[in-house]
Amino acid sequence: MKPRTIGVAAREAGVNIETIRYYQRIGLIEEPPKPDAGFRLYPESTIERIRFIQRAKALGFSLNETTRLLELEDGRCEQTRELAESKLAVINTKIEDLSNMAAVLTEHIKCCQSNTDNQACPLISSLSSESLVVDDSSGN
Amino acid sequence: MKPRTIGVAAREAGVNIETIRYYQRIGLIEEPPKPDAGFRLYPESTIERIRFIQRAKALGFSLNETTRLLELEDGRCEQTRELAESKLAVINTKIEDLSNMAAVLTEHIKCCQSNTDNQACPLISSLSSESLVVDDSSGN
DNA sequence: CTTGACTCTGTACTATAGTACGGAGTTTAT
DNA sequence: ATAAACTCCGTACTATAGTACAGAGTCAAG
Repeated sequence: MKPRTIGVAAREAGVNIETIRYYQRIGLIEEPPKPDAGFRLYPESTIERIRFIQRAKALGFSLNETTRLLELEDGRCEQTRELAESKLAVINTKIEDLSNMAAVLTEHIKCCQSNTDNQACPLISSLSSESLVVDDSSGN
Repeated sequence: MKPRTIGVAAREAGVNIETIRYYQRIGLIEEPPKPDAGFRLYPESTIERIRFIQRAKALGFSLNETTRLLELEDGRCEQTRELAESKLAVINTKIEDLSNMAAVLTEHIKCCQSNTDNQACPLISSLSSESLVVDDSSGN
C-alpha cells in the first residue's frame, strides 16, 4: 500500500488535486498536518467526505448547503435537530419532484415501446405546483 | 388583467428580468416577437418553462442538462426515447441517494426526540456506494 | 403633455466552483 | 546520484449562471 498523498487521494475520490486544495481553502475539509518528514497524508474519512460532497452537489446542494449537511455528521442533537428537520423537508420535496419526473418519463418510454407513436412528454407540468425548494443555496 | 410584459412575467415566474433575458440569449426560452406597437408579451407557457428550469436546477441539473430535458417536452419518440431512458436512470439514482439521506435524517430526529442523547448522524455513509450521477453537466 | 414607471439593447460586473500554472522543494526508481 | 514524478504555495485564469447598469425609447395616468 502506497501512502495516500494528495495525488492518490484525488484519484481515489475522483476529483482533481486542485479541488482538494480548494475545499481545504474554504474549510470544507481539513488539511492534514504536515509531517516532519515527507508529504501530507490523507485519511480514508477525507476521501469519503469528498465523495459525499460530489454526490450532494449532483443532488442540487451548493457547497454552503453541503457544509451544513456535514455539520449534522458529527453534530449533537441539541444543535442539529432543527437543521435536520429543515433539511429533511427540502430533501422530501426533491424526492417528490424527481418522482413526478420519473413517472412522466416512464410513461413516455412505455408509449414509445407500444408504438402509439408520437407521444409527447409533459415533463414541465410534472413539476407544476408550488415549490419550496427553488434555490436558496446560502445553506440555511 | 394587465398584459404580461417582461416585468410581470419575471414576477410571476419568481426570477428577475435579467434572468429571463439571459435564458433568451442562451436559447433556453424563446423571445416573443416584438409587436408593431408596444412591448413584447410573454405567454403562460414561458412562465411554466422558467419555473421548470428553476426546479430542475434545484434538483442538480445544469442549464445544459435542463435543455435536454426540455427537448423531451415536445420531442417525438424516435429521437427522444434513448434520452428519456438515460435521464430516467439519472433521476432514479438521485431518488435513491435522497431517500438514503432522508432515512438517516429521520432516524437522527427520532433519536433526538427519544432523548437517547448525543446521537451522531451518519449522513456521509448514507451515500457510500458507487455513483453514476456525479456531475457530467454537459447534458448528454 | 409631461412625469414616472417600464422596456429595450448592449456591455460590464459578480459569485460560485473550480483549473491551471510557475517555481521551489521532496521522493523514489534506476 | 540524478532524473522523473510528485508535493507545496501562491497567484491567475476559466466556466456557469446570473446581475447591474447606462442610455434611449415607450407607455399610461393625472
